[in-house]
Order: sequence, then C-alpha cells, then structure tokens
Amino acid sequence: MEITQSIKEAVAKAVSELYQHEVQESEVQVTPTRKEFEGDYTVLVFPFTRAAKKAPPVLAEELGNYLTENVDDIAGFNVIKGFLNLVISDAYWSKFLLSLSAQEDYGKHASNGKTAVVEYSSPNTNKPLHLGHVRNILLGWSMSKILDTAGYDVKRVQIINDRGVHICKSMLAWQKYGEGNTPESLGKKGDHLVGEYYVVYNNEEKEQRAILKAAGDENEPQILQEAREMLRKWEANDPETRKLWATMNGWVYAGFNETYKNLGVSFDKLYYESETYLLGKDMIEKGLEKGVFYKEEDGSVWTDLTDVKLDKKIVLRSDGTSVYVTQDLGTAQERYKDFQMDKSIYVVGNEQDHHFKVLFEILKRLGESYADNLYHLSYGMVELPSGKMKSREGTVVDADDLMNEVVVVAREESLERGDVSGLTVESQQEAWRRIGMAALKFHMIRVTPRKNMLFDPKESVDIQGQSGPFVQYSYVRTKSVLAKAGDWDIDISAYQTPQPQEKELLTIIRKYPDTILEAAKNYDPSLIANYAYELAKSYNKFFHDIPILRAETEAGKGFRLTLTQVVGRVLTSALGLLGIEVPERM
RNA sequence: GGUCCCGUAGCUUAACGGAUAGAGCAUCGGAUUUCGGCUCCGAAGGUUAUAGGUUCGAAUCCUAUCGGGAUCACCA
Repeated sequence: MEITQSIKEAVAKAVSELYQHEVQESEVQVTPTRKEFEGDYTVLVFPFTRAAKKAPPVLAEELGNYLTENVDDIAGFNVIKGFLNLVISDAYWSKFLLSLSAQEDYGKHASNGKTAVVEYSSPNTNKPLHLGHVRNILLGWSMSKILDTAGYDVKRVQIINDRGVHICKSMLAWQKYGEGNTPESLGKKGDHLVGEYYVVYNNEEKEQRAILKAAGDENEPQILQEAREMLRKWEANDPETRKLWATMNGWVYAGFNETYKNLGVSFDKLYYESETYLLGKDMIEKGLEKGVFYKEEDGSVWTDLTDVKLDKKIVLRSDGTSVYVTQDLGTAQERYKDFQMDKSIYVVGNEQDHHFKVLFEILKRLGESYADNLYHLSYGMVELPSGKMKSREGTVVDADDLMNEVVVVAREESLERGDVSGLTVESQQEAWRRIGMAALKFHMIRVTPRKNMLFDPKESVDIQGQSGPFVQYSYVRTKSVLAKAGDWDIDISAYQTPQPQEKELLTIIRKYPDTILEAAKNYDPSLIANYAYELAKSYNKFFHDIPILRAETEAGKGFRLTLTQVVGRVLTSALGLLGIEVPERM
C-alpha cells in the first residue's frame, strides 16, 4: 500500500488503541519532512493531544514507537516539539519506484461516474480575442483537463454572445464604409476585420456626439439611432439584416476558430445567444407562483434578495422582455437538460461576481435540483505594466499578436543558445511553437486565479526560472538521457542506498495524484503549474548531483534510469494539464 | 454609501491553521576534461499594510483602520 496512506491508517489505529479515541484517517496530517530535519514524512500530533491527555512530545514518542513496530517500511523516528518525523526504510524506495514505472498513466484517477460541464471563453462577436480572453481560455481548458484526470466526464461549452446592439454597430459601420471588403479580399482574419469596423463605428459616434454637444442638441447621435433600428430589424427577422449578420458572424467564427486552434483548445457544444435569449421566461412564471418573484404595477418582475445582501433584481422588463439573468436562468436549465451534469463551472471574470451570486441564489430559490452544483470560477483582471487594458484607448493586447510574438522570441532564444540540430525545419518550427506557447501559458496559469495579475510581456516570454520552458527543458533532458542509455533491463530491487535527491524526487512524484485532486477540488490550475515547476527543479538538481549512466552499481543505474523515465512521464502529464506540449529537443 | 476581492523581499509571486514565510526575476559571488550550462551552488534582500483579538500554534480565522480593484442598469 501507498506509504502515506499506511501511516494515516496506523496513526488512526494507534490513537484508538492507545487512547480509546476514534479518529478518521482523513484527520491525520502527513506531510513530507522539511529538509532541515531528519526524516522522510512528518505526522502532526497536536490534533490528538486533547484526546490522549498527553503533552505533544510524549504523545509523539508513543506514536513513534507504535508506528515503528507496526508499519513495515518505517525504520525509525525522531520527535521535535509536536512533530513526529518518520524515517522510511531504504528498501521502500525502489519498491515504490517499481510500482510507479508500471503505471503508464500515473496520476489519472478512475472514473467517478460524474459529469462536469466547463463553460469558458464565451466572447462577443464584435471584436477579436485579447489578453483577458487568453487568461479565461487557458484557465478553462486547464480546468477541464484537470477534472477529466480527476475522474470526471467533462463537457466543454461556451455561450457566444452573437446578438445585440454592439453587434449591429460593427455591421452598420461595415455597411456604410466597408466597400464590400471581405476577409478574403483583404487577406485578413475575419474577427480582426469586424473589430476594425467596430472601432470605426465608435469613432463616428463619438464625433457625432461632440458635434451635437457643441450645438446644444441633446438628441442621440444619428448613427446610434441607426444601430438601434438595425437591431429592431434583426429582431423582426428582416432578411437583409439577418443575412449581413450571418455573413459577418461567419467571418468572426472563422477567425476565432483559428485562434482556438493555435491555443490548442476546443469545445463540445456551442450555445448561441441568438438562440437562447428568449429562454428563461417560463421560469419566471414558475417563480411567480412560488413567490420567488413579484410583479410591480408597471408589469416588470423582480426578486427581492435583500435578506442575503444582494438587493432587488429585475428579471423581466415592463415590456415583457428578458434581461441578462433571465437568459442565464434559461441557459442553466437548458444545459442541465443537455448534460444532467453533477457539476457546472462557469469560467468568467470577477467583474461578474455579483451577477453569478444572484443567478445561483435565484436558481436555489426556484428549487432547481442542480442549483447547489454550480460554481463560478472567478478570475482577476489582467493588468499591463502600463496600466489597465482599455479597448477604447487602443491599449489591448491582441491574442493573435501575442502568440506570434511569443514564438518569435522562442526562436531567437533557441538559435542563440539552444540545440535543435538534427531536427528537420518543420520539427524546429514545431519546437519553437511549443516553447513559446509554453512560456505564455505557464506564465498566465501559475498565478492563483482569484488574484489580479500583472502581465509583463518581457517576463511572459522568459525561458528561465519559474517558466514553462524551464519545465520543458527538464523533460528534454530525461529524453536525452534515456536515448543515450539505449535499451536496458536491470533489476533495481537490489538498490538499497537511495540518496536524498532521489528520495526527494520520489516524494514529489508521490504527491502528483493528490495534487490533481486538490486542483480539481479548489478549481485551481495554478497548483499544477507550481507542482510541475517543483518537480522539474528537483530533477535538475538530481541530474546535476548524481551520475546516472555512470552510477556506481548496475542496480543504481537502473534505478536512476527508471526514475528519469517516470519523471519524464509525470512532467509530460502535468504540462498536459496546463495545455502545454513538450518538445523533443530545444 | 452598501457588498465582494486583493495587500507577502526592489519587481513577479508561493505557502490543507503547523517547524526558521518558500521560489523566480533583477543584484553580487561561485561551479563544467563526466549523462544537454535554457543547468547547478551561494550571498544579500521580509515587523506578511496597520492595530487589536481567537489558540498549543496565525500570512491564513474574527474585529477595526488604511491603501488598491470590482460591483450595486428595465446593457450584456
């Protein structure tokens, strides 16, 4: 059995037998012993002092004796204050390594029979994707991979905001000033083209507004009235408007798909707001009957959430049309019909914290069965060294530009100091792409989602230190060593002198499955990024300090090669959870 | 104004309520006739915003204060 599990069970049993007090295994805290102390694993005895009625050091001593006698691989112990440091037998490590090497998909948890839906990206179709979307997309994709590896059946979805007056604005500008230009005629990505006309519209509106203001005219700008008129036509199914709308959205989707492909992400189902914006109204009826909502004199429908500090919220306008939450009520229900998921995760920025609190609260009051299984994976804003991104001021970082840039830098660095000799031109380019994307992805995922993050373009392409390429480099090293070793078939059980560096590596590797579960439970991909870095760092030290191919004994060589192989596998897997691919050389 | 989130080294950041707060960048100084130097080792750098409280133990929990951000639309 796996060592920390054995320790936990034994401690629980010991407390029960020695002090007649029942404790759950899960209450026993076992952590790797800190480097400055002797031992491999540490048990915290503080939680049991009350039950045992003993001082921590005495209790630790008694538990230490019990564990040494009753658990096979515990060779000894020492006590420092209330910390019981256990020394694991030398024989344990090669046994453990052997069991690891037998598991090709180490870290992958068996199916738990549950379905999880992850919604992410969910852009508007009037402008290209930018840095903020990149954080969203990377978090969403990584979260979906983590849940998948933790045993869920994962569905990836997004809801595309493809209607509304903002969409009409770029349509209108293209109609007026587009001169029939298309992505093909200009050789431009469709989302960028449409985004440009959105800017054209905004400039025009601003100009008209200034003229009106100067003349003391309080009317709305002409062009805004035209945009509103276009939306009315769209809603009335005017064929010409619908056709233009379909065409321009088509351009945008083609552009988005290219960006998604470059980011290495995909979706199982797309929801379009144009098809869902009328949903949710039936739920209003139900809510009125249940007393969740009430009607004002003007016919508008509200819900009063002041008892949970969420104020009052309108859910149906006086003209009977629905608002944002109403649609989301409907889409939540729609999604449940589609997937009967056990868990639903919305990856959306923290500016919508309030909205999701309201949404979840209403669903709960409506008595929806899935209401308790919804989670808003809220993430902080991405800031630039120059300040905030503002689309109106042109300080946005475009997603496509960013990806290009990062690959260019990777190539430059690689040509300067890397080793891609022996690769075909295509393989070189592929390697550079993987390295550049690794730098970008790792840099964005390593920060705890909840926090605002500073995105420094210079640091995002860093290949040293706490970076994606650093981890990739460790992987490439494992490949290189294994290639040099050729075929080997060595019995490693005779290796009984594990070095501290080897034990440390194995201790870190042992944490991998737990780390995945923790990341899934906390909805936090940054845990995986930090884990991957820790493992890579530890392998680099091992590699530096200890000869592998020139090991003192044959068993030692086999042990270290096996260890190298396992490290390579875990690094590949962990990076995979971040959406990062490993290169063969770099 | 109400509500929510954040505040850790010069900068970017980590730490299930657990030992002397851990890394990276930048700075300074070292290591290679041996498996890939995009590596490794070391130095310096911290009153965890401030003041109280809770307890065996607090960056973490509670209260207040100060900073920063978000949000509180018959927009989405």
